[in-house]
Amino acid sequence: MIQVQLPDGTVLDKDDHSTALDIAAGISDGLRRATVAADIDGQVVDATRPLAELTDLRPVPLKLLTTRDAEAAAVLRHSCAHIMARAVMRLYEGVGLAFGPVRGNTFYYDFDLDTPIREDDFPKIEAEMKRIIREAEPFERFTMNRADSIQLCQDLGQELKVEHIETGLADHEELSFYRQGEFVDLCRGPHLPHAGMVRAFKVLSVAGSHWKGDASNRPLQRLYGTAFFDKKELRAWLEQLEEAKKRDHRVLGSRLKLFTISPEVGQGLCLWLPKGATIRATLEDFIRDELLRSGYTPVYSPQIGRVEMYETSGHFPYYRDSQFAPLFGHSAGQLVDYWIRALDPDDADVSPPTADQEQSLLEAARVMGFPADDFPLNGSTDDKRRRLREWERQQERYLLRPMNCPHHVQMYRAIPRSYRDLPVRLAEFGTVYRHEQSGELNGLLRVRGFTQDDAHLFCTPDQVEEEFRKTLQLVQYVLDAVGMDDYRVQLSTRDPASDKYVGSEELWEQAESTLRSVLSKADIPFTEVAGEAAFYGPKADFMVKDCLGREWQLGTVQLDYNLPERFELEYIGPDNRPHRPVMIHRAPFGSMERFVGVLIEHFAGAFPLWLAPEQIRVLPLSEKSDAYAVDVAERLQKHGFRVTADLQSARVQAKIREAQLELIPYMLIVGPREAEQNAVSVRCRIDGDLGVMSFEDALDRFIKERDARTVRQIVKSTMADVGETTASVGEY
RNA sequence: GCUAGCGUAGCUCAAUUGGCAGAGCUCCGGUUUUGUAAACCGGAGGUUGUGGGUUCGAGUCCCACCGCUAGCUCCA
Repeated sequence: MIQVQLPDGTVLDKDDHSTALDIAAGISDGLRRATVAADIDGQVVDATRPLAELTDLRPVPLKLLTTRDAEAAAVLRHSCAHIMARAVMRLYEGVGLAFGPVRGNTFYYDFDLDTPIREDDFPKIEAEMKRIIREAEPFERFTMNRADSIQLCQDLGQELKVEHIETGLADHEELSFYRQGEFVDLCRGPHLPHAGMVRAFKVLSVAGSHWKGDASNRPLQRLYGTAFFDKKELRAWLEQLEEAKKRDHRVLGSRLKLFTISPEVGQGLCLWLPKGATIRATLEDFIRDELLRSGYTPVYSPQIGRVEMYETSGHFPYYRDSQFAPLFGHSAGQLVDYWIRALDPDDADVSPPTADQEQSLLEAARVMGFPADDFPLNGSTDDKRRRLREWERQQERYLLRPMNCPHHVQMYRAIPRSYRDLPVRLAEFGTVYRHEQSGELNGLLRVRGFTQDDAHLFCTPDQVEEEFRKTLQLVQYVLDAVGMDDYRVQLSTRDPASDKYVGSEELWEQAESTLRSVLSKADIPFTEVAGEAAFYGPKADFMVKDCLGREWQLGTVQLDYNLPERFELEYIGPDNRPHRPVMIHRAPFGSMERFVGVLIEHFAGAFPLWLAPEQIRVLPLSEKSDAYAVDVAERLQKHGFRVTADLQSARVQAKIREAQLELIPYMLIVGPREAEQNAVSVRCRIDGDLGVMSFEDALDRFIKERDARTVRQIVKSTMADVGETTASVGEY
């Protein structure tokens, strides 16, 4: 006999081989049918496995997971991924299985398959899945030792699974498989009792991916899908997705005339239209005030800087491909630069030129004015590179700046610094340019030219903690000012295995532990992610989600012991000796582009009064009241409001509708009655008609609301709660 | 950059197997003089992303390029 304890405290005596499903059946038949999996001491497991083999705890702490539990939905989706894979294997020849995990409300399965799967193929895949679901076969778990597992996967022709057992699962003695009819898959589980429990599903999209997420590995096809226990839930989720898309900043940005991106200007280069620019300027004014209060000093620096400086900082060598190519004062520069890269045996992106190609390169360079006469075309690669480098070094080479820090570093260096001057806080809305991959560009959220609300703090090691704490508070303060409370703090540290970071182990450890301790002391919950650090130092990133649930980094605070080292920065200490300062990089908004993009979605375009590009619109009832409307608008404008008067020859209903669709916070309807008493009829975008009040009362109300920066959201983002299920189901 | 999809008026979309490029909104002109989410009439607006090809004939089929979207990879 085995004792089982249910969440309500009831303890049951059961047969040794009893399963969760048996227990459910013992309570009621309805519960048996609804039972999807079991939770034993926090572990989600198959409902069909004997409880005795799942835990040593007695009595067994059992929680039945039914179709109502979030963890159960994850199990459902994972099983549905298996069903989809089974359908694909029935429809296509030679399908290699990779991974098929659950991601939020969706799941995917990666296939190694030569025939491209197209959207047109979804109906036939779904039809096959339906057939499998109708068959309602059970998911049967079995385990094998390593050798047998490898043999089985080989027999099944699943090479990727063999590779995974040999590499990723090297420390597993025993491996589990799930069988569903003819379909057998290496899988950790858990799964549904049987396929018939899938009541609603949909194949969503197909995309490319790579084996184990490495772009140098073989390309795979990733099929996305979703599943629910109930058709209504599926429909509701799809509708929610459609709703969420309506707050897309790209759609609202063009409907509300906030910004545009023209291919003729260039991909990823945004054009701020007057209304978007107003929002941005308001935010800039807001943060500028805060910075002055916090002891920052504004500075300005140019958009380009010499390549040599970026070589010192490390940007140029480390991030060459994501920068725009250097600008040369000399026409031959670009060509010579390419040639040098092509001769570099370590540069995998450019293959070495053939003799013919080199001849052509030399001819072209000569035409452009390169001194080619005594060029050692038949000499060694080293000779050629030396010669080209020598020439290149004499040229003026500039980089469109990818970051502001080197410029600010030069400002720090321009003046001898004493410990008494520190911390030095240099702030600039610095525009930077990065050559992001074309597939990465996304509206305002990922662009090639953007402006950071950047600042660099230079302080003594003693001041680091205090300064770091204050910058974190600043980020929280600005997010709070716009009511953005839906963020996550990520401590981005280096990946010790990677070579893309500069500086010594000790400096990194020092920086990372400082960060960790400040975050903990400030009581800010954070998740630590290795490998996400900047190349010069770790950072605390403030992450938010867009309307589709994708996460973006906004504010960031970065700790840097490396650039001061590389640029040999100094200050004179109390001991009259030179010391090395520590740098803090920080940007509370991150970039104006991304911040405004996220903000548009956050407010669904309905900006609070202090941010709205057009704050108030005066709507005369007819032309008879035009003069009074203009008068009201002018008086509001004198108090600093962004206000217009709608003098169209239209009915007031039409004017209201238009203002409402343009998400203007306040409408003032004025007719002869109002004109007579110097009054306005106030209509609020959110609350509707507020009735007639005197001009002064209305003005007072607007001033209070604006100056308090009151934030009211019409609708809360719905995508924020879509898709966070963390149950441990999925691939090994 | 990779995989898949998409590109018709400023916007949202239509155009049968390849057979005369169309509608609503916006915009412009006029009528209307209006009380809290759409008054009425008329007009303009296009080398169907660009370039090539197949065809008697291409928005529709093929190729290349440009751009957009989702995902992947990347992200200082």
